Order: sequence, then structure tokens, then C-alpha cells
Amino acid sequence: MSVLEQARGLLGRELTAHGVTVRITEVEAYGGVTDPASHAYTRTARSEIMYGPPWRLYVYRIHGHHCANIVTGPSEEAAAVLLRAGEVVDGQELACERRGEVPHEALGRGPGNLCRALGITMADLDIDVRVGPSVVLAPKVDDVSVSEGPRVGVRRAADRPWRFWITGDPTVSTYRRHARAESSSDDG
DNA sequence: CCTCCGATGTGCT
DNA sequence: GCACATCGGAGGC
Repeated sequence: MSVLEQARGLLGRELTAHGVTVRITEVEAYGGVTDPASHAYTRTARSEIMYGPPWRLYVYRIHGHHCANIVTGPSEEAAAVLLRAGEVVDGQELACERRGEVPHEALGRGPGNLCRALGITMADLDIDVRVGPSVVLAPKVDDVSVSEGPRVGVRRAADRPWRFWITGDPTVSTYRRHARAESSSDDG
């Protein structure tokens, strides 16, 4: 299964971490070695986890925030799916403590905010989300209507429509193009 | 050691 | 639309 199919398949599934459960509403696919926007495009100590087994959690920091991905494999591709937004369905009180006074639909909006609501930090790096214990992905239950578009804020390969979200969901973040975005025809 | 810079978030114009 | 807080990763020297 391709990383694009993996990304679509994560939508609507529930993810539980540190006392809060969200329904995943928005994701982005990162194609690894063939994707200039992926951290795995250059193989370094940080991106090494994406060359490992699937279903592990890749947590990284950017601008002082945490972002979480699920590694999808196969290992030679080093692909992963970034978790961009989720609707809080359990542990709302805890999520509010972590996020402060924001509207319900904004608690898990944006990859940094989602990790904050879920309490995900570097301590959760390399967790197998099928097993846990700190981060657990539930099996798929419902079919959802999926929309797609370009990924948010990436400079390279900015036109690849590799962002997927549940159509019409109020928790999905708004699209923002990188100020110096390159088109995907400039990929390599 | 130092510089650049980003898969961000927030606030202001 | 734009600025900037904020900080570790990555690479140049």
C-alpha cells in the first residue's frame, strides 16, 4: 500500500495519547527518499527512524513545537504520514488544560497544537502505535469522505496534492503556502 | 563553533 | 498579506 493510501486510511481513526483521544481529521503524506519535502530525503540521525519498521512514531521539533508522524514503510522508501489535526473525542478537560482557552474545534488543529493536546513529546519517539503504551492507534471503524490538496507550509515539492482531510470537518487547519514555495516540477 | 533555516503558531495590518 | 517568537537539526568552516 502506498503512503498516499496509508494517509487516507488514517483519517477517521482514533488516536489515544496521555489521557486524550482524538479522531484524526487531517494528515499529510511524506514520500521519503523520493520526496524533497521529507526529512528522509536526506538520511541523517534524525530521519533514521523512517528507514525502520512501520507503525513507529516519528516525533520531531520545529520552532519550539512537537510534530508527530506515523512511519509507513517500506523501509527502503522511508515514507511517513504527518498527523496534522484531530477532533478531541475524549479527555477534553485534560486537552483544555494543555491548550488553554481555545474553541473545542481548535484544540487539535495544526500538528504542533495536536501534539500539545495529546501530550506528545520526544519521549514518545519510536513508540509502536499498534502496541503503545503511551500512544495507541485504534482500528478503522467508519468510512469517511476525503478531500485532498497541497501540503501546508512546505518549500519544496509544494504542489504535490499529498494533504488529505475529512471533507467539511471544522477541526481541519487552513491552507497556507510557503512564502518561497517551489513547484513540484523543481523537485530534483 | 557558527550560521542558516524550517512539515509552526500567533498576532497584527 | 507580513513579522516574529523560538530552538534544535544540519551543514559549512
